[in-house]
Amino acid sequence: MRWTDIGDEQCSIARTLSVIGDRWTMLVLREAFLRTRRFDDFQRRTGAPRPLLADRLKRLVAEGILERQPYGSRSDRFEYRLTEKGVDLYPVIVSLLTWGDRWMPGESGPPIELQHKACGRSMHPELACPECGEWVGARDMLATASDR
Amino acid sequence: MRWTDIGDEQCSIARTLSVIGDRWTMLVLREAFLRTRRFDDFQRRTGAPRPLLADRLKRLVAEGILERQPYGSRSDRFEYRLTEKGVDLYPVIVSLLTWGDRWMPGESGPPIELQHKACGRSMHPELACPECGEWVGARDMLATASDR
DNA sequence: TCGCTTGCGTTCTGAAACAGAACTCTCTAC
DNA sequence: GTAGAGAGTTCTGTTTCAGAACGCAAGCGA
Repeated sequence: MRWTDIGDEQCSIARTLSVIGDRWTMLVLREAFLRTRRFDDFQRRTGAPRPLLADRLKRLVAEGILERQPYGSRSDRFEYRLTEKGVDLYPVIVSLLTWGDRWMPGESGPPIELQHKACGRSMHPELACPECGEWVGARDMLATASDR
Repeated sequence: MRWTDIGDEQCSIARTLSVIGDRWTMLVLREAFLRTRRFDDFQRRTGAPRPLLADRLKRLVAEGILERQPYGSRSDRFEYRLTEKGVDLYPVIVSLLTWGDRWMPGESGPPIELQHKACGRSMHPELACPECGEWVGARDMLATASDR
């Protein structure tokens, strides 16, 4: 069984995890959202072993989450940028951050701060219903799996 | 280096991943939100090997994300339920589901459906700013890491 | 009473993935 | 011509994993 073969393939959560459900991949995405773009910067900031980083970047590019683009004047230098598909992973990363800040706070306060450009406030985004606009938590929702 | 030692410990995202950043753990949480409570049901529905499932449940209990409670008349039967800390992981699981439904749709439509109890509509929750109420995406936010 | 089943794990073994250091290769700058 | 930066690849011992088998206690039916 491969690393990326997880669960039943029927579930969107399992399919998502088959692409990004790895500790280093998640940290790479964190860095991508913090505007890191180059191999060595990803390596230094995530602490991932170089062979694993190379593999994870390759996978993310293959999945269309990152784009590998030449930069500068040399033909053998590339940078990695989030695609639209990648940018759309924002809620996943933010949710991890929010939960960590709440339940596993570090000693010196949160090292990543989020500010809403429109209103200028620092905050953690929360989930709301796009239909009626109300805030929603787990208890406000009814989840139904079709296979049981 | 241990499985749960990831990154620098300085980052809330890394700390969160050190607890739940594992493919099987995430699937266990998915099931917990779908009201699965017993060992064999977790095993059957996630497909996780039994030894790994035992280990992951143990960790989640140790971290206070699940509670292990006796049920029925026998003293050696336990069920696993989300604590408040566990319930608060809802945005993480929902975000994975939402992204998967959008970018990696299955053939027969989404097998997990979310319905908002209050308004009755089926939808995927989205992120909004708790201060001003506006919807937010990655581009509406400014993320600053204090260490760079 | 004797087997059968259910539920919840643990043990065991070969296979896969990982960690960390070292190495390669190509340009550029001095 | 040599030093250094950038982007990976190779190599090797360690850890984790997958999957099947086993253990064990209680209830159940004949």
